[in-house]
Amino acid sequence: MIDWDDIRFFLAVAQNGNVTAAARALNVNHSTVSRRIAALEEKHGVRLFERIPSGYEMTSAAEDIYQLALELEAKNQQISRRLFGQDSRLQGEINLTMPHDIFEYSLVNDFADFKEQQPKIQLNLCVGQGLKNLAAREADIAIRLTPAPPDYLIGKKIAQIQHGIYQSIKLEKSNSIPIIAWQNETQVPDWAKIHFENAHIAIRVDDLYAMYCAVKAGIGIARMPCYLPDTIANESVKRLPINIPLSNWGVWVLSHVDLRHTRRVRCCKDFLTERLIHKKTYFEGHRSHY
Amino acid sequence: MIDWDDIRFFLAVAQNGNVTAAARALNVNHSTVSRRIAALEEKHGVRLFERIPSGYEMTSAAEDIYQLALELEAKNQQISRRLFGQDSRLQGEINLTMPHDIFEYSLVNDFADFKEQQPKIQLNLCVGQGLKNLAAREADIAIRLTPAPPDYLIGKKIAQIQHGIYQSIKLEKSNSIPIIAWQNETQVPDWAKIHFENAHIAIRVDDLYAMYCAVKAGIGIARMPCYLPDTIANESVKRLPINIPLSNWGVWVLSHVDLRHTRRVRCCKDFLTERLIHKKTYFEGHRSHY
DNA sequence: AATCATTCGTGCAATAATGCACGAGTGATT
DNA sequence: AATCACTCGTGCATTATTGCACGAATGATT
Repeated sequence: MIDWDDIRFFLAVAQNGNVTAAARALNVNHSTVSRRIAALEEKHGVRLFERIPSGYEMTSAAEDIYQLALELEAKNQQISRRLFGQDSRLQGEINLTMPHDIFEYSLVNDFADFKEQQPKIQLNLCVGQGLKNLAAREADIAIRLTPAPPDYLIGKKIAQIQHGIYQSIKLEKSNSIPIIAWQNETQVPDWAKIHFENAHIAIRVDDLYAMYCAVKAGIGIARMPCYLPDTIANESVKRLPINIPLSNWGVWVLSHVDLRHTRRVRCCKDFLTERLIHKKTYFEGHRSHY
Repeated sequence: MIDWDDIRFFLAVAQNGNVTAAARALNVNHSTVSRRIAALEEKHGVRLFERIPSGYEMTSAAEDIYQLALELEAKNQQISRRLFGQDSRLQGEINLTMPHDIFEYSLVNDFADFKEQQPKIQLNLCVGQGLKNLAAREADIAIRLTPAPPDYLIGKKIAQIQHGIYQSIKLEKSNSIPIIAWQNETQVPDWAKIHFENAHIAIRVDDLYAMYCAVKAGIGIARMPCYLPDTIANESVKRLPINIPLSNWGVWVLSHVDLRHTRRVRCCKDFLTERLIHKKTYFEGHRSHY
């Protein structure tokens, strides 16, 4: 019988296109990957990858089993979640993910409290770009800004997000208003067109806190969720008295259904939910300085 | 990430009920199984088995993932078959299964020929009781006596099986005819009731060759597929001139769909099919001695 | 009650897998 | 053409896993 774990190596190489990157993803040395793939091919008398100078390329035999390997991975993840779902200890690791600004400007101190309450729970925080896959256990609990989370994630909606248009007192008047936009906004966004006759994009950013900094530096005005500027509450950054309809995005504290009984996850999730509810007014834009 | 191979150990213990038997099934030492289960439990903080004096008993946590583990096993088997399906070498192992009497009294010499033709192909023959699971790769090619094989097995129907009623010349006349029956026949079988007024079960057997031996020894008469007594062609065992309708069972040479392109499997299967077709008249009862 | 056949856990030695460090090959850049 | 950055394979030392042999515990049989 084939070692079931071999398919994990196979998938990593197939998805990363080379042994080195696969090894990094698997957290092992590249030679281990190289040797296990070679052994797998040997054992089955099938060539799975063509060794090209730039890396490994799937053969037709590999293509043939690739889809199945993905299904296998999904099943393994499911089992992993279910097992974790049975863990009733108030100790061990929890992987958390959230937008970094929420951590840095809203929750840091709360985390200090939690650490004191539950010293045996090891929190791993991931605030990197991109959403973590909770089904793959890349994270156990997520704080997400989203209109509606997928079915397999459960949790509480803390608040509906209110946006505002913010500006620094440093910003000088001019006939064309400089806008701070998002990377994916190719032209002047709608909110600017509606409220300003003349507007142009001054800079594009890919991060909310970067946007805030740009506003504060007087580079331009921006539409931001109120919670960030209002929490920081820097006197030079003011919200303009322009009404923006309530967003349909909410702040959610989420985890996978399969983890609903995992005690430490429950504990941490409840804690986060409670603390965020205290900050509800910030998310709803009731703390703005005009 | 959990070692996917751990679930293989989990399943073996769950299905065998104790570490020792699981180890035998996995072809490893019992201490390996014991330690891997312990490590799996440790890693996930979940108790999977209760250690009772007679072995290991699944906890509710184990029950929870058992079904998923089975699905995982099925996926692994599927991948294993697909990989094997890509093997185009005329060397390596082939696992064969068939009723032992077919091997011993019909095909032995043909196997000698095959071995000569393909010395690099290693045949593993399994003639034990019970059907092997071709989906689980317990066997690659099967010769089966069956009315209709399942969809996922493909192959050729060699012949339709003809049965006859056989008797030894040694058997003495009496007013009640002694019948040799199968284990699962609780009362005198239909064929006997139809053709004989007075019949009783003299002995029950669970194997065709055993049935033949019983007939030869004069213990009674029996309904057997013609191929066995006719191939052996012992003068003391005669077929009675009683017509029995053609059975709807056939002789099939089968393998899993996924192995249809595996060269050595194809080669061996074709060989077996050809040789069995030569013996078609035996299966159809045209070689009987009355 | 004593023996026997099971089960399983554990220390120790043999075996297998892994990481590390190096060198070779390829392609892009200077 | 030379350098750099990136691939990968391989020998060797280290580490992890496994098998073996033993003893303890339980339950059945004598």
